[in-house]
Amino acid sequence: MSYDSLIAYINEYVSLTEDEIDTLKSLTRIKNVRKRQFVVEQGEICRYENFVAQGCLRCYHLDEEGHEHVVQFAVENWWIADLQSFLTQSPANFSVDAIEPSVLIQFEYSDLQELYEKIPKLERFFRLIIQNAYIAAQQRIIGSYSKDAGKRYIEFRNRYPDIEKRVPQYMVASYLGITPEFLSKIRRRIAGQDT
Amino acid sequence: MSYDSLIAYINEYVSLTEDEIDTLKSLTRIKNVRKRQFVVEQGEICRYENFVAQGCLRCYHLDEEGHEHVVQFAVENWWIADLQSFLTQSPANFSVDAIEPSVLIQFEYSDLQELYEKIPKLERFFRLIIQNAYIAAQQRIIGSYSKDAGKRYIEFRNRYPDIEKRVPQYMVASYLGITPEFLSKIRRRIAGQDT
DNA sequence: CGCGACGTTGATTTGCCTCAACGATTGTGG
DNA sequence: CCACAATCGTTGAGGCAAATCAACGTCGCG
Repeated sequence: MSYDSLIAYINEYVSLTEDEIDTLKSLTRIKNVRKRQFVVEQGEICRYENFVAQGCLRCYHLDEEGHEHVVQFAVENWWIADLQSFLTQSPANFSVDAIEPSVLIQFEYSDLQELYEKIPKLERFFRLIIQNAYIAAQQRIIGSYSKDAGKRYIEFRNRYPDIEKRVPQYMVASYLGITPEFLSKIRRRIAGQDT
Repeated sequence: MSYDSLIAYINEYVSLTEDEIDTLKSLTRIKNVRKRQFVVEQGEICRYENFVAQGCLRCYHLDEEGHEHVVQFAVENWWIADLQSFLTQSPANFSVDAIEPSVLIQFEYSDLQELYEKIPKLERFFRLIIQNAYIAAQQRIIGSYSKDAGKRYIEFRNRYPDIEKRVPQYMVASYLGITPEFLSKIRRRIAGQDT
């Protein structure tokens, strides 16, 4: 069932006993969301850290001028939340919503603290998860400053071929930090001479 | 001495016994670096996570065209390293060097693992450190996509007034993702009408 | 003193945005 | 099941933010 992928995922980092798996299950829950449904809403408190068992979601920021800026996509085996909001239990700067109908495994804040006590290994596990998220964020910063839109698009394509097919183009544009119109022009240019 | 600020800093998150402090000292070291000296060099493996006891440093990436992109500054009580390289012990994507003569407390990778074993609390501590770094990185991504250079500069100024005075202007420009010439023009514009 | 590093200024160019219009596709209610 | 609206991608004209290039002033320092 839905927990299988999470267990397998965790086992890549730390190994869990049967008892620990039971504890884990008892302190998390499965959540189904439909397309376009909010998982986190900007301005509200982010209650859960979410593991994607199935589906596709996005995390984005709505700025003062009403423009959306996608900061992250997530498909199977990724995590998604507004970490700042979740960790500090303060209002979120980002919204998270589903691009496809999705299945999530949710960790509530207080239950996660309890999990840390009962299964200290998870402390390490989540440190590793956050490390990876941090590293990815650093890469994005560099990319956004040192490469033009065309290069960023090609890189995105190569790195997330699976994601590009699952999300509308205007969200990819938003992720790349450009307008949909301009992405369209980039695509034309690339198609004209391949790759 | 130099450890005082580190101990005080750690104690804000988790409290250490005298014994633990001794262990900590025995598994880290103090390093003095002079102005312009490398702490991490792009292409090499980042051997240490560094706590800044005194001084000012920068972390930057050198792209294929030879342009520098500053991703982070660090002054007293900040951490600086190429985390990706440090954590995976693989070649660094960034260089770190000193803008002022500085005093660092260095954590070597294998010693840090030993510290985790001897003082499990530190596992939590470093998780929190990385969380904060991650959150800051997220904010930078948003800013870089949703604000123009003038706004980013004013924000930088307000957030790090202490840092702006300690680093040359062209590095601030690099941090903001613009050319030194353009930053100069922004400054003129702002000076003309204050704020 | 003279050189090199740093900041400034102006002229020109360019990457990307805005706005507006138009197909294609999807979906929804009658 | 069709009609109409809404959503999404494309295309072109024009505009602006920021880059590039080149020249010059200033300051600290060997």
